[in-house]
Amino acid sequence: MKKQPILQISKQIASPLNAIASPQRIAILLLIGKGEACVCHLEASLGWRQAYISQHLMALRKADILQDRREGRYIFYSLKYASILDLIIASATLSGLSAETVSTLINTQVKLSCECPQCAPALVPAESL
Amino acid sequence: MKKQPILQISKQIASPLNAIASPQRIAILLLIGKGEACVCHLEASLGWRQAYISQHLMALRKADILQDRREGRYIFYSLKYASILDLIIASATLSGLSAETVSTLINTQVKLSCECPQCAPALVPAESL
DNA sequence: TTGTTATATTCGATTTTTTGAATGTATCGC
DNA sequence: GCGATACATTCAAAAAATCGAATATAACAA
Repeated sequence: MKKQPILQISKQIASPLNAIASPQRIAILLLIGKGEACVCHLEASLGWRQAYISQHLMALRKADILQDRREGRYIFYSLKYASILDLIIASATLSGLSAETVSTLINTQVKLSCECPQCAPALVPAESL
Repeated sequence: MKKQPILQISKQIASPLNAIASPQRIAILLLIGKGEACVCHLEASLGWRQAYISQHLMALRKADILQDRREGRYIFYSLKYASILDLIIASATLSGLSAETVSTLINTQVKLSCECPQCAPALVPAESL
């Protein structure tokens, strides 16, 4: 067991935090929550350009925070480890938000197919458009 | 209760993470751990320039992560909330480190006066230098 | 095969963060 | 008061992250 310099270990510890510590990526992670989301769902929910979202997804995938699953033309993203949400909740609490406030922001729908207008327009009543 | 845009809340959630998510600042936080440390102790332990350390301490203070206490010429820093260590441990676990490995890195000395060569040279046997 | 949709990737420009150098301030001892 | 020590702050250059535009790929449908 070799003794590593503290800075090197700290760098390793920091790497998941670095990937998560961005408002945009936290918004994405909250939307995915305990369930799954395809890119078009994120696009519809967040109102950002698709390429922009993909860039953040790529960063989170590289950091081993997200995993993806292809289903036809859609790719569904989900958190690789549930503890990631705990980490976000911990930071939210430090920032002064109540645990309940954060809870309401976290998607809890598990394994439902995407409900965004593009993926499942039938689920949206036509008159609501 | 006004509904805030998700990105704005995410920004707030991200802010403690942003302050912590740096190898240098994680090294500092681990050194402080459950105890206290003065700047010169950090200086001696990390081998960095004093001004550089102060800059990181300032960032952590502004982010409400650290608190300071003056004692004569020395200023002792400590974590403002114990949960900050849990957050670091969570990220360490995500990065593949075992909880034990991280535990050995965290200072657990509570409220001891600083033991760095400058603050308390008498505590260090002369022959060990 | 061709077109369309869903998503990924590359490339630069802009903005932000990091980090070193220099300097400022507070406390102590004399 | 003066000098020394412990720490903080400012500033600017270098490094890195952000984000938009353009382009690429993969799957499906016709």
